[in-house]
Amino acid sequence: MEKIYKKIPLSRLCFMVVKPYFDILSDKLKSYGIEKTSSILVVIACKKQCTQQDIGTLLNIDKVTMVKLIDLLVRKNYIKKMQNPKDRRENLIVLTKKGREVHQKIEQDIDALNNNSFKRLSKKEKENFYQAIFKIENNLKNIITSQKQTK
Amino acid sequence: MEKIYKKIPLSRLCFMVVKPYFDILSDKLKSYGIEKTSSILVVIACKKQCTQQDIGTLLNIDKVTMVKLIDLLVRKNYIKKMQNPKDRRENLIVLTKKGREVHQKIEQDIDALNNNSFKRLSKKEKENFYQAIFKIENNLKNIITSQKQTK
DNA sequence: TAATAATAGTTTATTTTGCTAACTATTTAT
DNA sequence: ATAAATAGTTAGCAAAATAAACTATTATTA
Repeated sequence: MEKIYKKIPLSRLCFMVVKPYFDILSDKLKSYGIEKTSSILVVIACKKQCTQQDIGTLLNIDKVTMVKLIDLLVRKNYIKKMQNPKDRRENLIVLTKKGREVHQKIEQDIDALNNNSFKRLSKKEKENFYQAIFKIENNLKNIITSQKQTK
Repeated sequence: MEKIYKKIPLSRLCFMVVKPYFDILSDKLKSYGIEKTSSILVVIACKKQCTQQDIGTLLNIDKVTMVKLIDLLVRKNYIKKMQNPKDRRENLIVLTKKGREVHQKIEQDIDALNNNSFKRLSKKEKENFYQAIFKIENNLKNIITSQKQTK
């Protein structure tokens, strides 16, 4: 069984974590209406102040999609956009009071589900997993970069 | 930076591997027209004989989607469907000659990209990563199962 | 054994996404 | 001063996921 998994694309293997995790989390968060945007809310909360581009770069979300997701959060009154006076092309995204409250709650939900996902993994194994993801992500970025250069 | 990643949903984190990997592989495989179906082809090749349901269960793909993907591979003349005489509801899926040839080639492409993805990871780290994925996948399945029971 | 459940696969339709291209406004580079 | 680049936006299309209803067949059970 596991031998098959080593032969299939890594994308498909990882997707087998992505899909069920997303379904479970969506169910937990549906009362907030932020199934698709919880990651964005977390980033905004962590960074205090950031542009749509910053978030998109960090989460690997293109700017067109970002507009829609940000608008959704604005409509929910969880965030607000403020033009950056130092570069008026940019919107600085900040949490509203309501946004901070919701973030507190969903952070706990996410943390709980992350912990449940890592059940039966030691601290070391968990750490190794994260490091592996970062390294793989980086290797793939390098491949894409080198492909663009040859074109 | 990495601290943020531990706060965002694991689904989003893993998706940051899924997306670039899929893009790179799609580019490699586009001449075969099997960007979306390479995993299925690998499973069929590994299992020799299997039903659409078997493949769907293994790869976590629902049966409606399976019909479309299988049809695509049939149209490409990479596989054929044969009614199982022992249970005539089932289609046994087998590779055609052309399918076997294509599988040989894409298996190499996938293997090469997998290896490139694991660059700078030791054998042990790579093994740990796979085990982690399996465990996480299993934990999530258990959560979904227990949720269904309470409903 | 007749009626009922369940299963494998299919079709259709609806909704949701993801991407592309073209655009404004603004800033940076030459 | 002009051109190029960047942040964000809009519109529209094509691909995708999802759900519901269906056929054919097999398994269950009363």
